[in-house]
Amino acid sequence: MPEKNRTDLPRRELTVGEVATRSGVAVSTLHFYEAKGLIQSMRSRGNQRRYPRSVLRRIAVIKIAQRTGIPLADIQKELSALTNDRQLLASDWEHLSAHWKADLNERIAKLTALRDQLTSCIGCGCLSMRDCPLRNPYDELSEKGTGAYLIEHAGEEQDEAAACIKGSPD
Amino acid sequence: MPEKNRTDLPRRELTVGEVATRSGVAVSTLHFYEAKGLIQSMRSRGNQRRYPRSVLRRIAVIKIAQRTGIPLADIQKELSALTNDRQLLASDWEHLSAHWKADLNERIAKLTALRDQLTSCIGCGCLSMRDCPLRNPYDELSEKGTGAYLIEHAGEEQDEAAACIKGSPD
DNA sequence: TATTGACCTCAACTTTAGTTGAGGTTCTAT
DNA sequence: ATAGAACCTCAACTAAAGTTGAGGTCAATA
Repeated sequence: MPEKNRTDLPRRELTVGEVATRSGVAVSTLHFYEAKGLIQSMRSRGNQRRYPRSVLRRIAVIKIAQRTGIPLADIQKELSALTNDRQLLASDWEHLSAHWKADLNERIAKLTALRDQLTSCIGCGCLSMRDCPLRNPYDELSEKGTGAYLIEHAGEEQDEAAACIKGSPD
Repeated sequence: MPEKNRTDLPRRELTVGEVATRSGVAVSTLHFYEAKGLIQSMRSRGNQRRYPRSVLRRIAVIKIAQRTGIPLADIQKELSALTNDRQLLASDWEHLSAHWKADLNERIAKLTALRDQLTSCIGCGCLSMRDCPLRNPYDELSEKGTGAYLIEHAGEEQDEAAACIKGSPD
């Protein structure tokens, strides 16, 4: 097994494979993150990636941010201030995590509001464009995801999509 | 303006453009939904799409489901039982919305748990693979998104990514 | 030293949810 | 009858977050 005990000094730099198994992300993902500027590497004479151990924490932070729903591009922006293999300090973490927590709270609030609307609309089902709180969400624009921008923001042209299900069938 | 008053019978079938403005989705999206089997259309002699008004409710339901985070493919599956232009009944809506609400609740619960972990970890920042609740989430596999399956589920190989930020710098 | 696992780059492919455009047809009001 | 808006199909493109594969190099161990 060529993998174990490669000049086993206590704290060497890590190879990409070591980082992969230790952080739980694929090697290809590490390449990808590097291409996106989320992590950096030094190179050995033979052009192989070498990482300081601090990269493990950086990856941990990236994965947590991702779990909260932050896109990689945004994570990159926030992390880019913390250049290169600079150790992430407690203050960095505090700053980032507080920010992401606020973000997460917002997302939770939105989903909760939606859930509550859903609850009150289950028994109704009118889905009226004019009257149903499930339609015409106030945050329609802010909730947009990939490529989901309003094309023909028809606004007032939108009519009552359907009368109440229990009422006049459409 | 050729668009207004085209043989303005009270409840004709709708053209794709009419459906677009009335439902607030782009014509191209309607084509796309049709290709994906989410909606159907009849055709005029000249091969143009014609929709029963009930399609408006169907689209409303699709958009609500999307807001809760259900992928289109899943929406399609659930909607496919409700064939063609069959009117969505109150019972259908009740069934679907209850299901989606449960789904939404689950997502909210997950995010809330994450938020709470984040809260308790902001002051700590250890991010220890062994000890930090933010690492090794129990639902790691269930939370997977596009292509995010565990490649080398390294389990016990994963080591302590980093000691506590406040403690020994890595 | 030779083998072999680990590594390298670069390009192409995947999925989701659509959008954009080219080239051509239909509809309907004038 | 005709202009022009609206419609048609099909292919290609976008974005995010990666994965996969081909073809070639490095490095550590037997």
